[in-house]
Formats: sequence, C-alpha cells, structure tokens
Amino acid sequence: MATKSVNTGNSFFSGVYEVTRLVPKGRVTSYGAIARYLGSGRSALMVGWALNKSFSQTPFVPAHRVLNRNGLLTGKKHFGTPTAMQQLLENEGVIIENNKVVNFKEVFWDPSIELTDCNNTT
DNA sequence: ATTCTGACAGCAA
DNA sequence: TTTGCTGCCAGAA
Repeated sequence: MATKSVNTGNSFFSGVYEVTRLVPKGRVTSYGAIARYLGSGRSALMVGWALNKSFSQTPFVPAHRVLNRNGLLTGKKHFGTPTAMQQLLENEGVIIENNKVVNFKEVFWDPSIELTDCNNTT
C-alpha cells in the first residue's frame, strides 16, 4: 500500500523558502536554479508557486530575490505594488532597469553551485 | 474523480 | 535568430 510515499521529506516548498532565505543580500537567483537544487529540475513553476505562499511564511522570505532565468522581475505583480519588488532589489544594491536586472550575471546566485560542495552548517 | 492553471525552463521548428 | 509547444508538480474549481 503506501500508495503515497512520505513525500519528499519536507515539502519541496520548505526547501524553496530555505534556499531563498539563503540568498545573500544584493544577489538574485532563478526559479530553475532553486528547482534544480531541490532536485526537481524543470519544476520551476512550483518554485514560483511556493514563493506565492511565502507571503504567509515566517520569517519573511526574500522572494524579490528570485527572478526567472532572463533576470526579469516576473513576479513583481504579486508584491502588491508594481514597484515593490524592484524597490527591494535596488535597496539591496541590485540595479534594475526596465523590470530587468542589469548586471544579472554579476548578482546571480546559484544554490546548486554556492551551496554544493562545501556547505557546512557550523 | 477530472481538468486547468500557475511568479518557468528547455527543446524543436 | 525568434516563436511555440511540451514537460514538470502541486493546488484549486
């Protein structure tokens, strides 16, 4: 029986929240990067879906640091105000122009790279 | 129960 | 090069 397994430990969502919170200030990441880090690969859609719930999560999840692979602020529409996401990013030193990160490659933070290998928790 | 959508990404034409 | 479809997982109607 056990039709349903134990779910991937904690929901994939929790992983999204944790990784997103691990994104350093002034840095951004992409949905696909997080999805890949969680092992979902192409389930980037779920990452965005999880972030949608992040507004009710505590502590605050810097969802504004998560963009699509184009560096576009695709999710800004969910922040309440059309500029909230951009304001937050600029506030952290990220340069935004035309709803897009200018130096996206410079501020891009990939968990599957940054956290892979020497991730040591204390 | 089934069907569609959803803050995306990758591949084919 | 760009445009479009498919794939992915989970939740809501």
